[in-house]
Amino acid sequence: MNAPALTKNQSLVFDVLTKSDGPLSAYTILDRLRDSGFRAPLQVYRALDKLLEHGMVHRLESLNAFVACAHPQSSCCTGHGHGTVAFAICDSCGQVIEFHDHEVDHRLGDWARGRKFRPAKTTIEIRGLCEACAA
Amino acid sequence: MNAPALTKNQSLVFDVLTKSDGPLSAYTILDRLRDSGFRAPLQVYRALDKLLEHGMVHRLESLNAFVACAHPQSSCCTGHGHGTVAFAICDSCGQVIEFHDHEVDHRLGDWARGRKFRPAKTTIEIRGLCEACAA
DNA sequence: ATGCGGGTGTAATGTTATTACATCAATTGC
DNA sequence: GCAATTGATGTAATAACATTACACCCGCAT
Repeated sequence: MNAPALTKNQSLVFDVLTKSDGPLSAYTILDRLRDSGFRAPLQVYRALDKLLEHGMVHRLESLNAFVACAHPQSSCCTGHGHGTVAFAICDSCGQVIEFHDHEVDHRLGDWARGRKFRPAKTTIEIRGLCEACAA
Repeated sequence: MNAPALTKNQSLVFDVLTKSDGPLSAYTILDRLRDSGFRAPLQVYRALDKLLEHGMVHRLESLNAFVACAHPQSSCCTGHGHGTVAFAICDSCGQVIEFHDHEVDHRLGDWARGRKFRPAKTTIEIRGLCEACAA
């Protein structure tokens, strides 16, 4: 899944996320794009759906918010097998660290195989305090 | 954290969740408790907050819904260290399988230590198809 | 009896996400 | 050329999920 051409709305939404230093809610994105002509939530959600499909954006379930993928160039997001990304989210400063752990991925895969469960999408989110905020 | 005495509202909410065969949204719980005198969402959310604190109920972030803990008796939920529970959620039939994997837990703990990130709550949810539905 | 903490009841509001319907643009096949 | 199809868009309305604010009540320790 290589980077596809983005439509105008998709580009606008992706740019806002890329330029943000933290996760944004759909409605925050909407507000930031009012000047670019956005009027309704659906415009944001539609763009986000496509960006999520392409692996360019992640949804943080525990926050109901979205971030640009931190590893955009590589095979990370949708590439050769190691598809699951994990997040550490600082409850104090809002910083999000995206990472991947083969071992965890493999382990959960094993569990699924053992149960004959067919995974479609896996969410891993650690809420807590980052080094700076925990001090 | 042993089972504390529940208040009336907490018991009502817990009973509804226990009797349900799948996750329930807060508003579904509210509807089921109308006859018991519930009138407002807050009554449900307040009870859920306490039940979550006590580890008797889990929140499924990717579903905005709640389930009774599947391992109520044991040390599972809040006991000696292995605090993180994972869920496999069937997108077809809605069934939820709650499980724990020491390896995954340990691995994420290591990652956090390496980054000096202090975890407060970890969410692991696998969305997909259960054996019956995948067939 | 007074003050305090925790639980409760109610209303209003805030936040997140979807449905429904109309339009527009690019592509395909005839 | 021109329908038919497909995918993106615009707009309005509504649904679904969650919180804030305020008042009251009760048990209990001072």
